[in-house]
Amino acid sequence: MIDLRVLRDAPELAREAQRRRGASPELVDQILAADEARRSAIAAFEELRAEQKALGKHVARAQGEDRQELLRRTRELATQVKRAETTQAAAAADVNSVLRQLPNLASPQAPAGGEDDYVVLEHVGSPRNFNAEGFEPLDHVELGKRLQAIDIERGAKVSGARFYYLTGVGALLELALIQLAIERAQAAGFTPMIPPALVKPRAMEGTGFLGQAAADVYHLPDDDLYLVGTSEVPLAAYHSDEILDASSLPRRYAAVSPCYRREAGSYGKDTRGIFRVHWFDKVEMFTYTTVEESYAEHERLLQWEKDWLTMLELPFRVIDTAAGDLGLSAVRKFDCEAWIPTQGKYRELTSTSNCTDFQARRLNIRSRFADGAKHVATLNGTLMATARTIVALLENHQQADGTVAVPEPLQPYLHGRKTLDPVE
RNA sequence: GGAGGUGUCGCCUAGCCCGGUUUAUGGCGCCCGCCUGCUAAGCGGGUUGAGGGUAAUCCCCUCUCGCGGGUUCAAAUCCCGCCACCUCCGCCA
Repeated sequence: MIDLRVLRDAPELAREAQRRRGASPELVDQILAADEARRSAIAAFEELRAEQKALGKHVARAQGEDRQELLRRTRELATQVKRAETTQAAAAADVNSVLRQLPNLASPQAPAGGEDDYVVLEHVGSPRNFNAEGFEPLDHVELGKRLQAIDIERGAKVSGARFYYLTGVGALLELALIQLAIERAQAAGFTPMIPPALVKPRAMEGTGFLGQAAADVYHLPDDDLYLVGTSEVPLAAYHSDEILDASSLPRRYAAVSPCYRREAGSYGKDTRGIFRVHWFDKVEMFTYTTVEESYAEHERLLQWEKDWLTMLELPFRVIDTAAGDLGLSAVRKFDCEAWIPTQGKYRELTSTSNCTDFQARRLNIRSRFADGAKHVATLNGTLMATARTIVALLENHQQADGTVAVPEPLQPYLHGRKTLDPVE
């Protein structure tokens, strides 16, 4: 949610941000008109209410005929006050409903345009040349079968398309990755968390996932609960309606949680394997800080993501996502895309967004500073999303003899195993 | 799932039975000042948040006692619904 005062003071800034996203600048003017109506409704109500309160005090003291006369006046006033209050509440709800549709103001640094208008910031490492090594790389589905690490057929049998079982060494690999990721995060100052994966509408709405992304969210109508697509949701809502001690900022949390995504609208895409699935587990970084500090924190989150992929010896590139591809809450987003040999492409493994005070405004999260209470900034970043990380690891580290090399930092978490071996 | 209890401005707390001088009391903490060899103590003042009038850190007004309704001229206070927590019972990994 954007500060109404910002919109009033600099509407052109907001219109421009909308254009960069390829979204409607007229929405800004709709909001301003609704705000105008709201303010005049408030003024009308408050004037009547003040009069009512003043007369009410006289009633308390008045006697006899004076009292009867006053009561006649106040009774009439009461119906007027009630009506004005209803009008005012409706006007406020109007503003709220249009204001909530407005996404965060895309950063001027974010490239304008849509999904394909990203800017590549850098490459780290380089893809292996399997030809030169004299063998054809297998994809993760085949590797997963040979290692008996991934069972896709039975995933589909039990739960349907885009589900899978991690089995044997595959299950151990996920646990090892989670363990390593959490330890790295803790070393970087993050508090480890295991949050609930089911949340109330407020948390979903507050993080911006019930807007354009609503179709991708699982909902349990009997209980009016949502399955989270990322632990960003319970981590952001964690401090909702709180005033955080300024000296406690930045607060950094790293959560491990399952993530559920309907993948609506991605029907033909990535149907093979476990690259795009309805459920996966993830270690997510989340920071509460000041808006001023958020830009530097965003760079730090990106750096931790890069360090992680580098540690796993995965070749990757970093892109600066275009404004039109930002989530509702974000002003800027960086993705780390790892090289997937059998796809011959870089694919998103991690993503970090700066939401400035957009989510904090919706979730009412503030901090007290010298110049008063202000909304904090929230940022999120993937540290490790299991399914995709496993895809990248298997494919990039496979060897001619059919084994998969385990990156050294991960070995202690796999009982010292240096390779994952095919099961005969 | 059932019964009972609790929910007040950072924390604790008074007020609720019996609606109106409540501008929600007091303490702790915090901030400013005074006093003071230093520290502590003491003294005085300030301290919920949001919104509107305003360009405004002055001032005025409205809202805010878990949330939402209702009754009333008037609701922290009375009534209804909901939520959370606590105690007990039931069920359960």
